[in-house]
Amino acid sequence: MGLTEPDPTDEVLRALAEPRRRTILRLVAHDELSAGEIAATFEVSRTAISQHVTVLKNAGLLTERRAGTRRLYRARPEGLAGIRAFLDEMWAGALDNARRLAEAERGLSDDVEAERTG
Amino acid sequence: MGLTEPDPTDEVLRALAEPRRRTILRLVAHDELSAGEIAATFEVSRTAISQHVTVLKNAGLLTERRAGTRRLYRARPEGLAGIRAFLDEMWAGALDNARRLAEAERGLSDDVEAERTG
DNA sequence: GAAGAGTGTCAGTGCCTGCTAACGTTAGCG
DNA sequence: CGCTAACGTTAGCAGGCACTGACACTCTTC
Repeated sequence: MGLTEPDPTDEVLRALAEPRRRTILRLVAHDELSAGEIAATFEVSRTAISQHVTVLKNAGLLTERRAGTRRLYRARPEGLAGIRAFLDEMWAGALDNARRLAEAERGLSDDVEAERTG
Repeated sequence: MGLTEPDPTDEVLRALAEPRRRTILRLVAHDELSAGEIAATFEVSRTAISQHVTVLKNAGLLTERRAGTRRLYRARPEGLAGIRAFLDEMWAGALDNARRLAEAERGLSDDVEAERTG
């Protein structure tokens, strides 16, 4: 059990950091496509695309379905839930920060006013 | 101007792909901190943290404010807007895909049988 | 079972990236 | 001006990642 526990959020974000992988995700979000159809979209070799697909699959962003000799891939929206939570947390934190700034400004204007009226 | 136009979404996602950078973002989302305070949180050198901060700043995820010799950093929630749009697009596409699947399931018996009996 | 189509996997290579150490820069103090 | 504090910046190095080419695997068809 000495395996380094992989952070799901980290794996998803690293998977999304690659432009080609995002393109693949867009492709299979709209339609279910085979590995060959996906690879035909790009100029790089099918090997590279296969590796990208593997990364996306390991990140939980893709679902594989075998049909004959072909393998069909489809986007998996649940895989993005963690990222969404992260973004919401960040946004809430930043808003909280903005609120603090607003309060600080109010307290600051008091001081300023004390100076001005004093 | 032969500069390669940098895709904002790509830059932001690559910035978020680093665990330490996400930690930094969490820190400055809750409080405004100086470079030294941020660096003190980590075990690595301040140089590394400074570089991470530069990446976050270039991605538009951070705001710098100079106060004396110190530089205070704060999260910038607007920088995440692009990512949110991307996620929403992905999610909508995947839901559209799910709808197609539901429709397909209704009239699908042929394909399923071909697959199962194959 | 042999052949062919459709894909995944492995080894190797070049680039990119995160890290450290040394140096340069700016602001405050005497 | 000389000195210190708080940073950013640069050069150099080690590890990781994306890519290619060759090989292996799995179904289908004959």
